[in-house]
Amino acid sequence: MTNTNSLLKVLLRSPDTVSSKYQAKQLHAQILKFKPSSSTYLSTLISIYAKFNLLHDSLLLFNTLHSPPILAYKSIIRCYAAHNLLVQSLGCFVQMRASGKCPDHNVFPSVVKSCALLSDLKLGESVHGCIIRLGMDFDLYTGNALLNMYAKFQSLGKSGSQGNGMYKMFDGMSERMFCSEVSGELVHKSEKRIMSMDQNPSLNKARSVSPQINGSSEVIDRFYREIHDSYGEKAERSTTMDSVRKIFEMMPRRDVVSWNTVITGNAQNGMYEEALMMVREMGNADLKPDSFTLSSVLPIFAEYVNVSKGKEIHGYAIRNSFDEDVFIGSGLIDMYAKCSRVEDSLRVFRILPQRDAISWNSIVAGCVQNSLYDEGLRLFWQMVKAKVKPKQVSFSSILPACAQLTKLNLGKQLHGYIIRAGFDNNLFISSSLVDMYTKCGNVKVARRIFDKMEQHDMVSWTAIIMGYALHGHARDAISLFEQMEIRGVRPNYVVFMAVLTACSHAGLVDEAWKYFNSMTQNYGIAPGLEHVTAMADGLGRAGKLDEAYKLISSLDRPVGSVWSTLLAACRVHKNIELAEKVAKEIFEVDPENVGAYILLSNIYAAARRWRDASKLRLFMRDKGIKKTPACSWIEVKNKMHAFTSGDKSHPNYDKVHETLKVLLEKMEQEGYVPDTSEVFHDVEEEQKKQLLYGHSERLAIAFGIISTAAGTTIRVTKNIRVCTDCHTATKFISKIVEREIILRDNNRFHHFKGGNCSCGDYW
DNA sequence: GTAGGGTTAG
Repeated sequence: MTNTNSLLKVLLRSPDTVSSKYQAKQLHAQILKFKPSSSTYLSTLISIYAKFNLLHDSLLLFNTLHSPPILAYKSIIRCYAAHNLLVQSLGCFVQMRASGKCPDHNVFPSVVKSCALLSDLKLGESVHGCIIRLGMDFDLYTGNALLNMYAKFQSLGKSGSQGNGMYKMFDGMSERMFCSEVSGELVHKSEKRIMSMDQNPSLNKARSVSPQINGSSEVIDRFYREIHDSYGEKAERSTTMDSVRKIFEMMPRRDVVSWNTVITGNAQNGMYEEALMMVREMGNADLKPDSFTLSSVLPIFAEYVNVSKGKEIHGYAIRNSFDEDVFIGSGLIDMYAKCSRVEDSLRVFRILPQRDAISWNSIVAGCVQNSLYDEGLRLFWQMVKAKVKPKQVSFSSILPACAQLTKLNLGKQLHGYIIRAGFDNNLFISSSLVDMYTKCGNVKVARRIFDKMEQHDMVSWTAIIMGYALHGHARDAISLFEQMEIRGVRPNYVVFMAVLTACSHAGLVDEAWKYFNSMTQNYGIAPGLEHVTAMADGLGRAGKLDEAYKLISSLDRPVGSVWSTLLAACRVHKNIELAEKVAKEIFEVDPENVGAYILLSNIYAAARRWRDASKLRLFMRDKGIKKTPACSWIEVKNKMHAFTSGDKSHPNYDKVHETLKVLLEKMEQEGYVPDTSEVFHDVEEEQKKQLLYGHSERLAIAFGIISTAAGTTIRVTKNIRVCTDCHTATKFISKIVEREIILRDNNRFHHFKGGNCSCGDYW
């Protein structure tokens, strides 16, 4: 019995030797047997339970103590925080203060962290006050926690009751003097804020833990008013990062964590140069950047699109064996992707020894951002297969891939998952859904999602306005744009592209000019290439070719793509003279512009100038300039079927061919006359018809007709603009087969129904 | 006590 008793003492004197939950329980039994009333023993046991994160056991024991010693409180506070029960953790801290116990330095890091995680600036400042009064601000760990807290508040855009951190509050004022003002009171005034839980509804929950705690909110309010009145003016001029800097400078000792915390704070608040300067300064302080430093710095080079600096970091990481770190891995993947070096992202991803949800998301997002949609989708499924649960970000990364590839079925499946997971109130995801549904041809559903959203930001407005624009619903787009202005949302660069696109697709030239001018006049946004392109497009379609020419010429350095818009208009309005002039401009800045060669040769062909057309073709062949092959695709039963013009490789080709033959007969009965004017080849009429007949969009539509149930909508996507004859043909087809056919080309949507197209033949 | 991934764009 004596032996057991002394063993007990040894164990309790060196609690670190207790190495398992089982041993802790054994120890518990021994205490109950020999020293049931020793609060010292019991609180040591609580600390052991807390060390193993056994919150329940610690609490049961804690509640048996009448006056828990400080060690018991500290253990519970830390254990709550470890379980992310921040309010409870803070509640326990309040209870400890109320019981008159003086906290020691190792409680504060977790208390400060809880304030940071709760984004409760007022509470954090109060805790800071308490720390200063107790002289704990010289503790390294506490100081680091404070740095982190204020840096987080800064990135949340929080400015406190004083407009800045606690140090500012004490700035220029003798700390001692301030404390003596409140001497004689049991606790410092600012601490009363912590004790008064009336103002913080989340803290009221903590009452269940500490029911005996109460405080007067009136006193606290007065306290804050006083502080605010005397320091408010100064406060407005400074930021929370100033407090971070100040704390940092006042720390008697700084370690890598201190440096990293401030560097990260600067990096996340857009103060890139300060962050980079501090990395250099770190060396002077004899501290080497570690994996934390690097992963805070990598996003800066991603933002700066500076791949050579990013590579330097990569090299440093390899030399110091940080390259296998998951954080560095995802940072590198993201950096390379943002620098358009997605191949390097993939390489980094492939050799990562460990992958977590974020590494997966980084690579998926990286692929999608660099237009590798299929690869992005493949990796997304691989991630799911690897049993990594998709998070909210995963969906906002992958939905644009569905949108681009017109994968409506997949998009719907993901939408279902999003709803089940309760992610549908996420602003990023909702905007992606709006975009995905419009790009897959379903504006109505997109609008329903948009209307259901609790709040709209610039991106969601842009997504829906652009959606209407692409479907030719200019009036809806404009009305939404006006609603947005009324709601006080300031239009930006992108949304003007959307509204100008809407006007141009519907031929609303006057409205287009109105918005174009209002950009500079009302919002101070200089029109960019994209806006001029949209304007020129609208003017060109409306036949105002000279006006468009003048507008483009007014640009400093018009690029090929702006001129191409006008060249397309020249084709529609059969203006060869201007077309040649425009083409010359294009070839001067962009001699390899494939689209321009094709357009010009089509223009020559339409004018039956075969010699000029073939001269261009020969020139292209000599130069090795290849035409982008036309391709159309359709999703049937979750599978994509792609067709190129004249393509006979599809397993159902015979049936497709047969269907087209039957359709052609019916179409001709209805009055369809093939428009062969744009077939550039100098061949016989009959052969031209054959060429038209094999156009990729027709193959895809025919396949849609035979492989889907009668009456269902057919959705086809084409990589380049739909040709004039196919447009006419599809109108006939929609009437004959009594189907709605939605054709998306690289420019806009066409909804064919009952022999008509939503674009009103204006495109 | 410190770190990484997201939406709109002819």
